[in-house]
Amino acid sequence: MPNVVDLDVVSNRCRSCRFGNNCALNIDSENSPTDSSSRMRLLHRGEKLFGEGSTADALYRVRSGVIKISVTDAEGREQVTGFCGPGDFVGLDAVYDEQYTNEATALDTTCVCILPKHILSANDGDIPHRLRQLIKALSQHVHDHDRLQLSLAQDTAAQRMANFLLNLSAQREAAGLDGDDLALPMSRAEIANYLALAVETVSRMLTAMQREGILEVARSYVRLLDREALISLAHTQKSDVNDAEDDSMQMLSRSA
Amino acid sequence: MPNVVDLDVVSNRCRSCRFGNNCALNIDSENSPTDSSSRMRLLHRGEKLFGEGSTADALYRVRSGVIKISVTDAEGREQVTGFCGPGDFVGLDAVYDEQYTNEATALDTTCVCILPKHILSANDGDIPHRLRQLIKALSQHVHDHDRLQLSLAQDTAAQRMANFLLNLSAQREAAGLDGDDLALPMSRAEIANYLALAVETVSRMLTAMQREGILEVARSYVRLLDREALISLAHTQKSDVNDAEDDSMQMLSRSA
DNA sequence: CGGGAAGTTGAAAAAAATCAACAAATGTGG
DNA sequence: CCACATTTGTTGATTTTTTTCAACTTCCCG
Repeated sequence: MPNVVDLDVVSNRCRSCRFGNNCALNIDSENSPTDSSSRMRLLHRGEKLFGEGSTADALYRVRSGVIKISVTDAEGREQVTGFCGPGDFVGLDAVYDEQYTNEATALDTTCVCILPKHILSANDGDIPHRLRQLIKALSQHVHDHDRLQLSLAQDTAAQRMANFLLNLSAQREAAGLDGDDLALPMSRAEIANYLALAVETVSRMLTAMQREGILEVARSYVRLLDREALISLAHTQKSDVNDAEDDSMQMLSRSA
Repeated sequence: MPNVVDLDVVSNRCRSCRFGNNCALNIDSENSPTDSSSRMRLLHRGEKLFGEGSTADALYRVRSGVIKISVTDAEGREQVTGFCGPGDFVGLDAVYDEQYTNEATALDTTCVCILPKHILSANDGDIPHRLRQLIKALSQHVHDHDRLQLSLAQDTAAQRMANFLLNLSAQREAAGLDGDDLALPMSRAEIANYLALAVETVSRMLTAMQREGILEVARSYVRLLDREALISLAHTQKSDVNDAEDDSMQMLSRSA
């Protein structure tokens, strides 16, 4: 749960805000609408502040109530990544690509202050290009982390391992290298820690995948032999009842 | 694992960089040192790029090699939060308070480009105060998320639940409310999803804590009766062999 | 009221952790 | 350069936490 930082609401009614009057984003002094409606929004239980993919033209700060933040993956799995209460910012990660990559839903009657993005700088030119890139990268990082949280929370050991390898592979390809040849410069213990698994489990998963002919493991080196199988493994949901031809993949898939 | 975004290195040798010459942070055109040593750093296996708490005056981008990012909690538990390869930024979250809240270690021979913070804006005044606050909030958010990852990866169900309640409590106190009276506006399913547990487990943990006299649960309302016990529960490590007087807390603590 | 969702509780199952022993690799010093 | 020691990784057996399944209760909301 995000902490409260020393920013404050940007409403004309900052004076009445429980967070005090020392709002760094206070725009009382500027030429802005005087009605509070354009500065605040009241949400009722279940109402969405914004949904995945909707255009992000503002940031929000919770004044009262609670907002649930969640992401949904391609398979439709939902992951709650945070509960934002009074003082917390919502939509920070949206700076990334002008679109929200997550969803914000009010859990009870909630009042949020609206911070239109354009007020962050008087005019666009005020933000140095580099800084803009930095914010984008930070925002992207938050987004990536949310996806990781979903994977760690809902994937099986085999899925996590598969995803890990596929990510490494994608990264290598992005760098213009052969995505089927992976170096694993980190120890098994580090992989295990990262994936929230025991060292032994990581070892077993690699062995099992090798047994299945999906990859060739040699200590700190892995060669992908069957990318399709690995991808399919990564998508094999917990609930997928296996009607596999052979039951040789007992270890890799949760079965019935 | 963070993706590659369309920023690029800021070295005088950008021309030789595999990421191409379209570096948004390219400062070749500016008055800057001509030696590449001040723009890059070579790390050997095991060498730290920076450690927790060290002053953050730069960002880095990995050119080659792999950097492990990890955080350590008060109990000394380490959590690997990412492996950064070519193209990934390192130290983004440090903008938060001028200090790195995590540790970056080279996993093999690694070359990083150095982006001194001061080059992000020609002069400090270029960054609007509000924008600065925004970056700080984003950065804080990343930091909080890393801590959450550690808790989810290493804490037991009981610990996660205890931490969850303590965080809610702290948040209420930060808002000037009574920290012992907690409203739980979210459903059990949402709590379970957030904590990466099954609904039934959440229910059982709450029941168990109530049985122990730690709290009083009433559907969407919880009252903390014994904060100390809750804190102690949150810190009871998996490995802590319980020499508890009574073994009434079987469910709450992993025991021997 | 009544019906459906949300929450609780118990029993059984399963994924993954832990324990334990071994094998392979790395690195050190003779 | 080889033996030895230490670390790292693998494999199997067992245990444990947590999940899953199932039944039941309570609470809302129409």
